[in-house]
Amino acid sequence: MARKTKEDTERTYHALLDAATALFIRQGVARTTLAQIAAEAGMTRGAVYWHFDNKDAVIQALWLRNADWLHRTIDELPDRIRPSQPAASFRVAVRNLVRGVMNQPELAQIVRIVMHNVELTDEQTELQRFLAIRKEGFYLAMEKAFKVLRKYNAVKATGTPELLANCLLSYLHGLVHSYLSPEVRKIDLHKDGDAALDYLLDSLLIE
Amino acid sequence: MARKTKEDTERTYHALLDAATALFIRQGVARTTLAQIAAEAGMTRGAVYWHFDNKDAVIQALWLRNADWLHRTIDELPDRIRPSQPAASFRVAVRNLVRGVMNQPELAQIVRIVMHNVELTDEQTELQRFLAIRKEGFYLAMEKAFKVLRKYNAVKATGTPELLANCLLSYLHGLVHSYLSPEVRKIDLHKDGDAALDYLLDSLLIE
DNA sequence: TCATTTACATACGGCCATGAATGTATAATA
DNA sequence: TATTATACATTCATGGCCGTATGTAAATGA
Repeated sequence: MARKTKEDTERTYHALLDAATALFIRQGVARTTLAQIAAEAGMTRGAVYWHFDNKDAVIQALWLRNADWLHRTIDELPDRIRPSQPAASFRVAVRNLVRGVMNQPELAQIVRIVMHNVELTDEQTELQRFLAIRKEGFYLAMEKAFKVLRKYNAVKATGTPELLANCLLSYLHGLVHSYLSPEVRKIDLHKDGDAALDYLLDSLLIE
Repeated sequence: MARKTKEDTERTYHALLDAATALFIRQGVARTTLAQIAAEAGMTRGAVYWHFDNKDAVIQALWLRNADWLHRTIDELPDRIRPSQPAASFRVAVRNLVRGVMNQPELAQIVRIVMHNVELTDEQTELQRFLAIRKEGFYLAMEKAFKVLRKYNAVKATGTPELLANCLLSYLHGLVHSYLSPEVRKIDLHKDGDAALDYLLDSLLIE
């Protein structure tokens, strides 16, 4: 095959990731073959194996390509808390977090794939370890946020920052999981996202 | 092979399901083969194919065998609301729901498998349709519960019963998802379950 | 007691996915 | 401009898993 220019190569790389995304969402990870990914992108398996080691590496690459904003935004969460209005500013930051997932289709897709199409098992695969490390960052940032909030006396609820972080992250997980699910009965976060978040945050925060 | 007595057959049936459960949790559904399930139960693939059509049918059978209590308990949720103390009685019922998942290992295992090891895709498989139908029952029961609560003026939050049901179910999903996950950073519902539930219920209910 | 059904074990065929090996035309590079 | 590295396509070998077909011994039922 003819060698491509660097830009062509990059186009191929992204086309493969886009093709994988569509197939993963349509028919799942397990039922998607590398040949299908290649074909969907107008390539052959040779291209896939050139850019990625295996199927899990495709998912890793997808996360690295599309989830950057999510990591940055969650990491910045503690810094977004204003001493003047800690609870209100944190509430806004959390809302923005959810809105970001809704309004950035590529982010929403990889989040959906990781939530709905990657198995969690006792014997961890390399992909699971990769994702677990990233998720650990979410917990740490959220825990730190609640420590900051408590410092500003903005926390109404009793309970350690670790527990509060766990609860809020679980709620966020559940809401986004439902919103991104292919099922009929799911939350419309566009309409009800803010109200849904307030239900929990009202109990956790003061003001 | 020698024919077994009816009791032996039933033992084999359950042994296969138990073996499948262990393997699904250990190494995931996709990476588990029917031969492995058979071997784990001390059988061969012949036994598996005698009792089940395929791998997805094993999961269906697991749900039917172990999730009965869950369905009954959620279906009864609206009836557990006492007119005298609607909010408090509902709170107790939800707590019992979570406790049931924690204290019944077989139930916890199938819930974990369905949450962590069954893919959700746009093109639904028969298993997905099977599970979607059951989940629909959860939504209906929870929605009805909030309608009853509202009738008794026990709902503090604005929002339709459908939204409130969605929020509570999302929260429950998130909490149980975390609790049953193999990850390091997870909620200990034994210790913090009641408090975690109260965080949301305090905003939703009066009293 | 005998025919039949049951509950598997075993054997078979076939396909398909994987991963590596190889081929190759063309950018990049010196 | 000659060389080399690149970006794939193609081919190959292998294995593994599935579904089915067949074998079979014992339990069941009449």
